[in-house]
Amino acid sequence: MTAMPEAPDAKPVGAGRQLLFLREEELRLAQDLLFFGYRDFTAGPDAILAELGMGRAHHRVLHFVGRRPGITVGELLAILGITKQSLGRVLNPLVEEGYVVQAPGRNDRRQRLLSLTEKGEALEKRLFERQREWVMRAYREAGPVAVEGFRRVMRGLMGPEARAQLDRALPEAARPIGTKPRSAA
Amino acid sequence: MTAMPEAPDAKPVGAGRQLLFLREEELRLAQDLLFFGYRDFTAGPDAILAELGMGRAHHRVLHFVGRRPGITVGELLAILGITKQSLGRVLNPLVEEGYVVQAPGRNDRRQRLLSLTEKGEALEKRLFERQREWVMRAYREAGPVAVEGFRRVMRGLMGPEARAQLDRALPEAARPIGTKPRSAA
DNA sequence: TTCGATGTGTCAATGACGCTGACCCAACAG
DNA sequence: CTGTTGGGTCAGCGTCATTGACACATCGAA
Repeated sequence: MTAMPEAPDAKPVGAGRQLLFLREEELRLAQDLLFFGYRDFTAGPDAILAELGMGRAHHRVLHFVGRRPGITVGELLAILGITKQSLGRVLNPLVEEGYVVQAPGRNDRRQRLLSLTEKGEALEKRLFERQREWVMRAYREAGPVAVEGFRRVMRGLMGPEARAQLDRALPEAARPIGTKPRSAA
Repeated sequence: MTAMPEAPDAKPVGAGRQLLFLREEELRLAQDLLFFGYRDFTAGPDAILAELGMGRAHHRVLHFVGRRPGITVGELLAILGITKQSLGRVLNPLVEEGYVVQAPGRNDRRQRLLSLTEKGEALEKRLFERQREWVMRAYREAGPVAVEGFRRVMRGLMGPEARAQLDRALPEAARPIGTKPRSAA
Protein backbone atom coordinates (compact mmCIF):
# COMPACT_ATOMS: atom_id res chain seq x y z
CA MET A 1 0.00 0.00 0.00
CA THR A 2 1.14 3.50 -0.75
CA ALA A 3 2.21 5.67 2.08
CA MET A 4 -0.60 8.07 2.73
CA PRO A 5 -0.47 10.91 0.23
CA GLU A 6 -2.47 13.07 2.61
CA ALA A 7 -5.45 13.70 0.45
CA PRO A 8 -6.59 16.84 2.15
CA ASP A 9 -10.14 16.36 1.10
CA ALA A 10 -11.05 12.71 0.93
CA LYS A 11 -14.41 12.72 -0.74
CA PRO A 12 -17.13 10.39 0.30
CA VAL A 13 -16.80 7.19 -1.62
CA GLY A 14 -18.68 7.38 -4.85
CA ALA A 15 -21.88 5.42 -4.81
CA GLY A 16 -21.14 3.63 -8.00
CA ARG A 17 -17.78 2.18 -7.18
CA GLN A 18 -16.96 -1.49 -7.43
CA LEU A 19 -19.66 -2.89 -5.25
CA LEU A 20 -18.03 -6.18 -4.42
CA PHE A 21 -14.79 -4.56 -3.42
CA LEU A 22 -16.62 -2.13 -1.25
CA ARG A 23 -18.54 -4.86 0.42
CA GLU A 24 -15.36 -6.58 1.35
CA GLU A 25 -13.79 -3.39 2.55
CA GLU A 26 -16.88 -2.53 4.50
CA LEU A 27 -16.56 -5.66 6.49
CA ARG A 28 -12.85 -5.32 7.00
CA LEU A 29 -13.59 -1.89 8.30
CA ALA A 30 -16.18 -3.27 10.67
CA GLN A 31 -13.65 -5.74 12.01
CA ASP A 32 -11.14 -3.00 12.61
CA LEU A 33 -13.66 -0.68 14.18
CA LEU A 34 -14.89 -3.31 16.57
CA PHE A 35 -11.43 -4.44 17.54
CA PHE A 36 -10.00 -1.01 18.21
CA GLY A 37 -13.22 0.48 19.50
CA TYR A 38 -13.89 -2.23 22.01
CA ARG A 39 -10.31 -2.27 23.16
CA ASP A 40 -10.20 1.45 23.80
CA PHE A 41 -13.69 1.45 25.26
CA THR A 42 -12.54 -0.91 27.99
CA ALA A 43 -9.13 0.63 28.50
CA GLY A 44 -10.25 3.21 31.06
CA PRO A 45 -11.94 0.87 33.52
CA ASP A 46 -9.21 -1.68 32.96
CA ALA A 47 -6.64 0.74 34.30
CA ILE A 48 -8.63 1.40 37.47
CA LEU A 49 -9.30 -2.27 37.99
CA ALA A 50 -5.67 -3.18 37.56
CA GLU A 51 -4.77 -1.00 40.53
CA LEU A 52 -7.18 -2.98 42.63
CA GLY A 53 -5.89 -6.31 41.41
CA MET A 54 -9.03 -6.92 39.42
CA GLY A 55 -9.89 -7.37 35.80
CA ARG A 56 -12.60 -6.92 33.28
CA ALA A 57 -14.54 -9.85 34.62
CA HIS A 58 -14.93 -8.15 37.97
CA HIS A 59 -16.30 -5.12 36.24
CA ARG A 60 -18.88 -7.18 34.44
CA VAL A 61 -20.08 -8.68 37.68
CA LEU A 62 -20.30 -5.27 39.31
CA HIS A 63 -22.11 -3.96 36.28
CA PHE A 64 -24.77 -6.62 36.03
CA VAL A 65 -25.27 -7.01 39.74
CA GLY A 66 -25.62 -3.27 40.05
CA ARG A 67 -28.12 -3.29 37.23
CA ARG A 68 -30.26 -6.00 38.76
CA PRO A 69 -29.83 -6.14 42.52
CA GLY A 70 -31.03 -9.42 43.92
CA ILE A 71 -29.99 -11.32 40.81
CA THR A 72 -29.33 -15.00 41.38
CA VAL A 73 -26.05 -16.69 40.61
CA GLY A 74 -27.71 -18.70 37.90
CA GLU A 75 -29.10 -15.66 36.17
CA LEU A 76 -25.74 -13.99 36.29
CA LEU A 77 -24.12 -17.05 34.78
CA ALA A 78 -26.63 -17.02 31.96
CA ILE A 79 -26.03 -13.36 31.25
CA LEU A 80 -22.28 -13.60 31.32
CA GLY A 81 -22.18 -16.84 29.41
CA ILE A 82 -19.45 -18.38 31.51
CA THR A 83 -19.20 -21.38 33.81
CA LYS A 84 -19.81 -21.17 37.50
CA GLN A 85 -16.20 -22.04 38.17
CA SER A 86 -15.14 -19.01 36.21
CA LEU A 87 -17.67 -16.86 37.96
CA GLY A 88 -16.64 -18.16 41.35
CA ARG A 89 -13.09 -17.13 40.88
CA VAL A 90 -14.25 -13.57 40.30
CA LEU A 91 -17.27 -13.42 42.57
CA ASN A 92 -15.71 -14.88 45.70
CA PRO A 93 -13.03 -12.22 46.01
CA LEU A 94 -15.64 -9.55 45.40
CA VAL A 95 -17.65 -10.93 48.30
CA GLU A 96 -14.65 -11.39 50.54
CA GLU A 97 -13.50 -7.86 49.95
CA GLY A 98 -16.93 -6.45 50.62
CA TYR A 99 -18.02 -5.32 47.18
CA VAL A 100 -20.89 -7.76 46.85
CA VAL A 101 -23.21 -9.34 49.39
CA GLN A 102 -25.11 -12.58 49.16
CA ALA A 103 -28.50 -13.11 50.72
CA PRO A 104 -30.54 -16.30 50.73
CA GLY A 105 -33.60 -16.21 48.53
CA ARG A 106 -36.93 -15.65 50.25
CA ASN A 107 -38.83 -18.22 48.25
CA ASP A 108 -35.97 -20.54 47.48
CA ARG A 109 -33.35 -20.56 50.15
CA ARG A 110 -30.87 -22.33 47.94
CA GLN A 111 -30.44 -19.18 45.97
CA ARG A 112 -27.82 -16.58 46.78
CA LEU A 113 -29.24 -13.26 45.77
CA LEU A 114 -26.46 -10.89 44.86
CA SER A 115 -26.31 -7.18 45.38
CA LEU A 116 -23.71 -4.48 45.70
CA THR A 117 -22.57 -3.05 48.99
CA GLU A 118 -21.95 0.65 49.27
CA LYS A 119 -18.34 -0.07 48.57
CA GLY A 120 -19.33 -2.03 45.51
CA GLU A 121 -21.61 0.71 44.30
CA ALA A 122 -18.86 3.24 44.77
CA LEU A 123 -16.43 1.24 42.68
CA GLU A 124 -18.96 0.51 40.01
CA LYS A 125 -19.77 4.17 39.83
CA ARG A 126 -16.14 5.07 39.53
CA LEU A 127 -15.69 2.68 36.64
CA PHE A 128 -18.91 3.89 35.14
CA GLU A 129 -17.88 7.53 35.24
CA ARG A 130 -14.64 6.79 33.50
CA GLN A 131 -16.44 5.05 30.72
CA ARG A 132 -19.14 7.67 30.57
CA GLU A 133 -16.70 10.36 29.62
CA TRP A 134 -15.32 8.21 26.87
CA VAL A 135 -18.65 7.23 25.41
CA MET A 136 -20.03 10.72 25.74
CA ARG A 137 -17.20 12.07 23.69
CA ALA A 138 -17.86 9.55 20.96
CA TYR A 139 -21.58 10.20 21.03
CA ARG A 140 -21.13 13.92 20.91
CA GLU A 141 -18.76 13.73 17.98
CA ALA A 142 -21.02 11.38 16.11
CA GLY A 143 -24.38 12.99 16.78
CA PRO A 144 -27.73 11.53 17.78
CA VAL A 145 -28.57 10.00 14.46
CA ALA A 146 -25.31 8.12 14.46
CA VAL A 147 -25.91 6.97 18.00
CA GLU A 148 -29.22 5.50 17.02
CA GLY A 149 -27.57 3.72 14.14
CA PHE A 150 -24.83 2.46 16.39
CA ARG A 151 -27.41 0.93 18.68
CA ARG A 152 -29.23 -0.73 15.86
CA VAL A 153 -26.11 -2.29 14.43
CA MET A 154 -24.74 -3.43 17.77
CA ARG A 155 -28.06 -5.02 18.53
CA GLY A 156 -27.90 -6.77 15.22
CA LEU A 157 -24.48 -8.12 16.08
CA MET A 158 -25.87 -9.77 19.16
CA GLY A 159 -27.18 -13.29 19.02
CA PRO A 160 -30.81 -13.97 19.82
CA GLU A 161 -30.09 -15.05 23.37
CA ALA A 162 -28.14 -11.94 24.11
CA ARG A 163 -30.95 -9.83 22.72
CA ALA A 164 -33.43 -11.52 24.96
CA GLN A 165 -31.19 -11.00 27.94
CA LEU A 166 -30.77 -7.39 27.04
CA ASP A 167 -34.49 -6.87 26.82
CA ARG A 168 -34.99 -8.59 30.10
CA ALA A 169 -32.32 -6.58 31.82
CA LEU A 170 -33.47 -3.27 30.46
CA PRO A 171 -35.69 -0.91 32.33
CA GLU A 172 -38.32 -0.09 29.72
CA ALA A 173 -37.22 3.52 29.81
CA ALA A 174 -34.20 3.57 27.57
CA ARG A 175 -34.81 0.93 25.03
CA PRO A 176 -33.54 0.97 21.50
CA ILE A 177 -35.58 0.83 18.38
CA GLY A 178 -37.86 -2.09 17.82
CA THR A 179 -37.30 -3.62 21.17
CA LYS A 180 -40.68 -4.48 22.44
CA PRO A 181 -40.34 -7.36 24.83
CA ARG A 182 -42.99 -9.68 23.57
CA SER A 183 -43.10 -11.68 26.75
CA ALA A 184 -41.69 -9.45 29.35
CA ALA A 185 -40.22 -10.62 32.58
CA MET B 1 -23.78 22.14 20.07
CA THR B 2 -27.49 21.68 20.04
CA ALA B 3 -28.53 21.38 16.44
CA MET B 4 -27.42 18.16 14.90
CA PRO B 5 -27.93 17.09 11.35
CA GLU B 6 -31.48 16.09 10.65
CA ALA B 7 -32.39 12.46 10.44
CA PRO B 8 -34.76 11.85 7.64
CA ASP B 9 -34.49 8.16 7.90
CA ALA B 10 -33.92 7.02 11.43
CA LYS B 11 -36.84 6.40 13.65
CA PRO B 12 -37.20 8.92 16.41
CA VAL B 13 -36.68 6.93 19.51
CA GLY B 14 -36.19 8.38 22.91
CA ALA B 15 -32.73 8.95 21.63
CA GLY B 16 -33.80 11.24 18.87
CA ARG B 17 -33.79 14.23 21.10
CA GLN B 18 -30.98 15.66 23.07
CA LEU B 19 -28.69 12.86 23.97
CA LEU B 20 -25.74 15.10 23.92
CA PHE B 21 -25.64 14.67 27.62
CA LEU B 22 -25.33 11.07 28.47
CA ARG B 23 -27.96 9.82 30.75
CA GLU B 24 -27.17 6.93 32.93
CA GLU B 25 -29.34 4.46 31.12
CA GLU B 26 -27.87 5.41 27.79
CA LEU B 27 -24.42 4.54 28.89
CA ARG B 28 -25.55 1.34 30.58
CA LEU B 29 -27.10 0.43 27.30
CA ALA B 30 -23.91 1.19 25.45
CA GLN B 31 -21.96 -0.98 27.83
CA ASP B 32 -24.34 -3.86 27.34
CA LEU B 33 -24.42 -3.47 23.59
CA LEU B 34 -20.68 -3.46 23.31
CA PHE B 35 -20.21 -6.39 25.62
CA PHE B 36 -22.78 -8.65 24.02
CA GLY B 37 -22.21 -7.40 20.51
CA TYR B 38 -18.48 -7.86 20.55
CA ARG B 39 -18.76 -11.23 22.18
CA ASP B 40 -21.17 -12.56 19.60
CA PHE B 41 -19.31 -10.86 16.77
CA THR B 42 -16.21 -12.87 17.58
CA ALA B 43 -17.99 -16.11 18.41
CA GLY B 44 -18.07 -17.44 14.85
CA PRO B 45 -14.37 -17.18 14.07
CA ASP B 46 -13.54 -18.29 17.58
CA ALA B 47 -15.24 -21.60 16.95
CA ILE B 48 -13.26 -22.22 13.76
CA LEU B 49 -10.02 -21.20 15.38
CA ALA B 50 -10.60 -23.44 18.36
CA GLU B 51 -10.66 -26.46 16.06
CA LEU B 52 -7.23 -25.49 14.81
CA GLY B 53 -5.87 -24.93 18.28
CA MET B 54 -5.77 -21.21 17.74
CA GLY B 55 -7.43 -18.22 19.29
CA ARG B 56 -8.52 -14.73 18.66
CA ALA B 57 -4.99 -13.44 18.69
CA HIS B 58 -4.11 -15.60 15.71
CA HIS B 59 -7.05 -14.20 13.84
CA ARG B 60 -5.89 -10.67 14.49
CA VAL B 61 -2.47 -11.44 13.10
CA LEU B 62 -3.95 -13.06 10.02
CA HIS B 63 -6.28 -10.13 9.60
CA PHE B 64 -3.73 -7.36 9.81
CA VAL B 65 -1.03 -9.20 7.91
CA GLY B 66 -3.54 -9.99 5.20
CA ARG B 67 -4.56 -6.36 5.11
CA ARG B 68 -1.02 -5.08 4.77
CA PRO B 69 1.25 -7.70 3.23
CA GLY B 70 4.88 -6.91 3.87
CA ILE B 71 4.11 -5.33 7.22
CA THR B 72 7.02 -5.33 9.63
CA VAL B 73 6.93 -6.93 13.03
CA GLY B 74 7.23 -3.55 14.65
CA GLU B 75 4.28 -2.14 12.78
CA LEU B 76 2.21 -5.12 13.69
CA LEU B 77 3.14 -4.71 17.33
CA ALA B 78 2.08 -1.09 17.22
CA ILE B 79 -1.25 -1.94 15.64
CA LEU B 80 -2.04 -4.74 18.03
CA GLY B 81 -0.77 -2.89 21.04
CA ILE B 82 0.90 -5.91 22.59
CA THR B 83 4.46 -6.85 23.47
CA LYS B 84 6.72 -8.72 21.14
CA GLN B 85 6.77 -11.66 23.52
CA SER B 86 3.01 -11.90 23.27
CA LEU B 87 3.14 -11.57 19.52
CA GLY B 88 5.88 -14.14 19.27
CA ARG B 89 3.85 -16.73 21.03
CA VAL B 90 1.17 -16.33 18.37
CA LEU B 91 3.24 -15.52 15.32
CA ASN B 92 5.80 -18.30 15.61
CA PRO B 93 3.26 -21.10 15.40
CA LEU B 94 1.64 -19.35 12.45
CA VAL B 95 4.97 -19.32 10.67
CA GLU B 96 5.85 -22.88 11.64
CA GLU B 97 2.54 -24.18 10.42
CA GLY B 98 2.83 -22.32 7.15
CA TYR B 99 0.22 -19.63 7.48
CA VAL B 100 2.63 -16.71 7.47
CA VAL B 101 5.99 -16.18 5.78
CA GLN B 102 8.79 -13.87 6.78
CA ALA B 103 11.07 -12.15 4.29
CA PRO B 104 14.03 -9.90 5.04
CA GLY B 105 13.46 -6.26 4.25
CA ARG B 106 15.03 -4.94 1.06
CA ASN B 107 16.25 -1.69 2.55
CA ASP B 108 16.74 -2.86 6.08
CA ARG B 109 17.66 -6.48 6.29
CA ARG B 110 16.95 -6.60 9.99
CA GLN B 111 13.27 -6.41 9.27
CA ARG B 112 11.09 -9.46 8.85
CA LEU B 113 8.38 -8.53 6.42
CA LEU B 114 5.30 -10.59 7.06
CA SER B 115 2.78 -11.85 4.58
CA LEU B 116 0.26 -14.63 4.29
CA THR B 117 0.87 -17.85 2.43
CA GLU B 118 -1.89 -19.31 0.35
CA LYS B 119 -2.77 -21.43 3.31
CA GLY B 120 -2.89 -18.36 5.47
CA GLU B 121 -5.05 -16.51 3.01
CA ALA B 122 -7.40 -19.43 2.84
CA LEU B 123 -7.84 -19.52 6.58
CA GLU B 124 -8.21 -15.80 6.84
CA LYS B 125 -10.83 -15.90 4.16
CA ARG B 126 -12.67 -18.65 5.91
CA LEU B 127 -12.76 -16.68 9.14
CA PHE B 128 -13.71 -13.60 7.23
CA GLU B 129 -16.62 -15.27 5.50
CA ARG B 130 -18.02 -16.48 8.75
CA GLN B 131 -17.91 -13.02 10.14
CA ARG B 132 -19.20 -11.49 6.96
CA GLU B 133 -22.47 -13.33 7.20
CA TRP B 134 -22.89 -12.15 10.74
CA VAL B 135 -22.09 -8.53 10.06
CA MET B 136 -24.07 -8.46 6.86
CA ARG B 137 -27.13 -9.62 8.70
CA ALA B 138 -26.73 -6.87 11.25
CA TYR B 139 -26.10 -4.27 8.55
CA ARG B 140 -29.05 -5.38 6.52
CA GLU B 141 -31.38 -5.31 9.49
CA ALA B 142 -30.15 -1.93 10.59
CA GLY B 143 -30.04 -0.18 7.24
CA PRO B 144 -27.42 2.05 5.62
CA VAL B 145 -28.07 5.08 7.77
CA ALA B 146 -27.56 3.06 10.89
CA VAL B 147 -24.39 1.55 9.48
CA GLU B 148 -23.01 4.98 8.88
CA GLY B 149 -23.86 5.95 12.43
CA PHE B 150 -22.33 2.78 13.78
CA ARG B 151 -19.08 3.63 12.06
CA ARG B 152 -19.03 7.13 13.38
CA VAL B 153 -19.58 6.05 16.93
CA MET B 154 -17.11 3.19 16.83
CA ARG B 155 -14.53 5.55 15.44
CA GLY B 156 -15.26 7.90 18.27
CA LEU B 157 -14.71 5.12 20.76
CA MET B 158 -11.23 4.61 19.43
CA GLY B 159 -8.32 6.47 20.91
CA PRO B 160 -6.31 8.85 18.76
CA GLU B 161 -3.57 6.33 18.13
CA ALA B 162 -5.99 3.71 16.98
CA ARG B 163 -7.62 6.20 14.65
CA ALA B 164 -4.31 7.04 13.10
CA GLN B 165 -3.53 3.37 12.66
CA LEU B 166 -6.89 2.79 11.09
CA ASP B 167 -6.35 5.58 8.60
CA ARG B 168 -2.91 4.29 7.82
CA ALA B 169 -4.11 0.75 7.34
CA LEU B 170 -6.98 1.67 5.11
CA PRO B 171 -6.79 1.59 1.37
CA GLU B 172 -7.80 5.13 0.55
CA ALA B 173 -10.64 3.83 -1.52
CA ALA B 174 -13.07 2.66 1.07
CA ARG B 175 -12.77 5.10 3.83
CA PRO B 176 -15.61 5.96 6.13
CA ILE B 177 -17.33 9.25 6.22
CA GLY B 178 -15.46 12.10 7.73
CA THR B 179 -12.22 10.24 7.71
CA LYS B 180 -9.90 12.51 5.93
CA PRO B 181 -6.71 11.57 7.71
CA ARG B 182 -6.79 14.77 9.65
CA SER B 183 -10.10 16.09 10.86
CA ALA B 184 -11.91 15.33 14.02
CA ALA B 185 -14.32 17.94 15.38
C1' DT C 1 -40.64 -39.74 53.71
C1' DT C 2 -37.88 -40.76 50.45
C1' DC C 3 -35.80 -39.39 46.15
C1' DG C 4 -34.54 -36.98 42.21
C1' DA C 5 -33.81 -32.46 40.40
C1' DT C 6 -32.01 -27.90 41.23
C1' DG C 7 -28.91 -24.02 42.93
C1' DT C 8 -24.59 -23.35 44.44
C1' DG C 9 -19.80 -24.15 45.83
C1' DT C 10 -15.31 -26.24 45.18
C1' DC C 11 -10.99 -29.00 43.88
C1' DA C 12 -7.85 -29.95 40.14
C1' DA C 13 -6.02 -29.45 35.69
C1' DT C 14 -5.65 -27.01 31.28
C1' DG C 15 -5.15 -23.43 27.90
C1' DA C 16 -5.24 -18.73 25.57
C1' DC C 17 -3.53 -14.34 26.02
C1' DG C 18 -1.58 -10.73 28.04
C1' DC C 19 2.47 -8.79 31.06
C1' DT C 20 7.59 -7.74 32.91
C1' DG C 21 12.54 -8.34 33.10
C1' DA C 22 16.64 -9.80 31.14
C1' DC C 23 19.42 -10.98 27.62
C1' DC C 24 20.85 -12.06 22.78
C1' DC C 25 21.98 -11.36 17.80
C1' DA C 26 22.29 -8.99 13.45
C1' DA C 27 22.19 -4.98 10.98
C1' DC C 28 22.20 -0.11 10.48
C1' DA C 29 24.20 4.49 11.26
C1' DG C 30 27.50 7.70 13.22
C1' DC D 1 34.17 1.13 16.78
C1' DT D 2 30.15 2.09 19.14
C1' DG D 3 25.52 2.92 19.98
C1' DT D 4 20.89 2.20 18.42
C1' DT D 5 17.35 -0.32 16.31
C1' DG D 6 14.59 -4.51 14.67
C1' DG D 7 13.74 -8.74 16.10
C1' DG D 8 13.88 -13.06 18.92
C1' DT D 9 13.91 -15.75 23.22
C1' DC D 10 13.91 -17.62 28.05
C1' DA D 11 11.66 -17.57 32.50
C1' DG D 12 7.99 -16.36 35.33
C1' DC D 13 3.55 -14.22 36.50
C1' DG D 14 -1.53 -13.07 36.28
C1' DT D 15 -6.37 -13.06 34.37
C1' DC D 16 -10.02 -15.29 32.41
C1' DA D 17 -11.91 -18.80 30.48
C1' DT D 18 -12.48 -24.10 30.00
C1' DT D 19 -13.76 -29.30 31.50
C1' DG D 20 -14.66 -32.93 34.79
C1' DA D 21 -15.93 -34.48 39.13
C1' DC D 22 -17.76 -34.13 43.46
C1' DA D 23 -20.30 -32.08 47.70
C1' DC D 24 -24.22 -30.22 49.93
C1' DA D 25 -28.52 -27.96 51.01
C1' DT D 26 -32.93 -27.34 49.48
C1' DC D 27 -36.97 -27.96 46.85
C1' DG D 28 -40.77 -30.54 44.90
C1' DA D 29 -43.16 -34.36 44.14
C1' DA D 30 -44.24 -39.34 44.22
